[in-house]
Amino acid sequence: MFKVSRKSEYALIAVQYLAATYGGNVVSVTDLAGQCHVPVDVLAKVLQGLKRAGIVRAVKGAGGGYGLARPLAEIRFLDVVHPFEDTLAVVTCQMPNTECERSDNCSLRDPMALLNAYIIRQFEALTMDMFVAPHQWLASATRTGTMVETMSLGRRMRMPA
Amino acid sequence: MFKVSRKSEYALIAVQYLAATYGGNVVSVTDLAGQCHVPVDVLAKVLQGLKRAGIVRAVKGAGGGYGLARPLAEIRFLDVVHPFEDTLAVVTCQMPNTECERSDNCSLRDPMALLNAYIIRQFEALTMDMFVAPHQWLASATRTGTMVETMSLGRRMRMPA
DNA sequence: GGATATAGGACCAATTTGGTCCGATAAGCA
DNA sequence: TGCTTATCGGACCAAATTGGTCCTATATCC
Repeated sequence: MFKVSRKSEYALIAVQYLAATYGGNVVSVTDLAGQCHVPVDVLAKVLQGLKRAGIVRAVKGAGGGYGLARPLAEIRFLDVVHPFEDTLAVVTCQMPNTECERSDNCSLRDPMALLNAYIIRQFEALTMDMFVAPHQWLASATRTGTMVETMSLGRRMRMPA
Repeated sequence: MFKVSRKSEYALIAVQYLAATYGGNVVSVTDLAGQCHVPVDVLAKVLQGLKRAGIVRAVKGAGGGYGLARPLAEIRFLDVVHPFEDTLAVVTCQMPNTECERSDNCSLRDPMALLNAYIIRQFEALTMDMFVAPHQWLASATRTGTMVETMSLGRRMRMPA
């Protein structure tokens, strides 16, 4: 189901490993690939994508490499993933320029759009710094209960077995 | 990105179209396929899956067909989609029986699990009856603000351009 | 027994995906 | 000025996934 592309995963890993390099020295793709256990050529493409997205900075030439363009706390999950996903739609009817045979009176389209926007909003709210010490914010999140109450619309569900 | 499989989409559509048949008569696959504009053979498979999941009931023989096994309000979004998705993991490292080279001290794994569980929880909270009159619960949801406040952990983000 | 349906396996074509390779460009350094 | 180290980015390929078709068995009604 609905898995993020592998390049996106690599991007997440790379950003994580690059965390130390914000403001400091840069790391070459070869070195980084060794640390991350990610194929070099693929990682190269991924980093190019991240650079175009303004998430990492690149230094060409000898002694060059990649480094974070800003601190982890200012990098959103969505930003990291976005360059490598061709669509942000959970269902086809939410993709741009898409018409289906039921498009006129389709009762699915609107709630789908809502669900879609909702998930994206999640991806925006999640920043990469939450990934370094997950246990802390996990604790705070479950304590405050912000994670549980969502689309349920305030009414409890009666569910069958 | 991370789209639901087409069979899942068909399942959502089918359930929606079958809404009238709960407790009432059943509809043959051929008829339903005509209404939904979905290829017959595919819809047949989809309905079989939904039947195994206990969402629809099947009546064999002449005059038979499919009908909802319970009212829309008791059918969760997740239930409809689940039979057609081979994994519920957003990233590979969340799939069962998966080991990666960084599995020992991977700082991504835990928050990923969290994000994963979170999305699934969304899919559980969303029931199919919300799809019939989306504007109503959309209004109530946005009014109460339950949809906006989520993983943000209570602190506001300082975002770059 | 014949007609109408579901049940479900086998199979195929097409797209998507993950990955490799190779040349171009740019920067540092002797 | 060359040589080396890097990013840049297009072209290309093989494998897996996907969306879809077909064919046969089984159950039920008339």
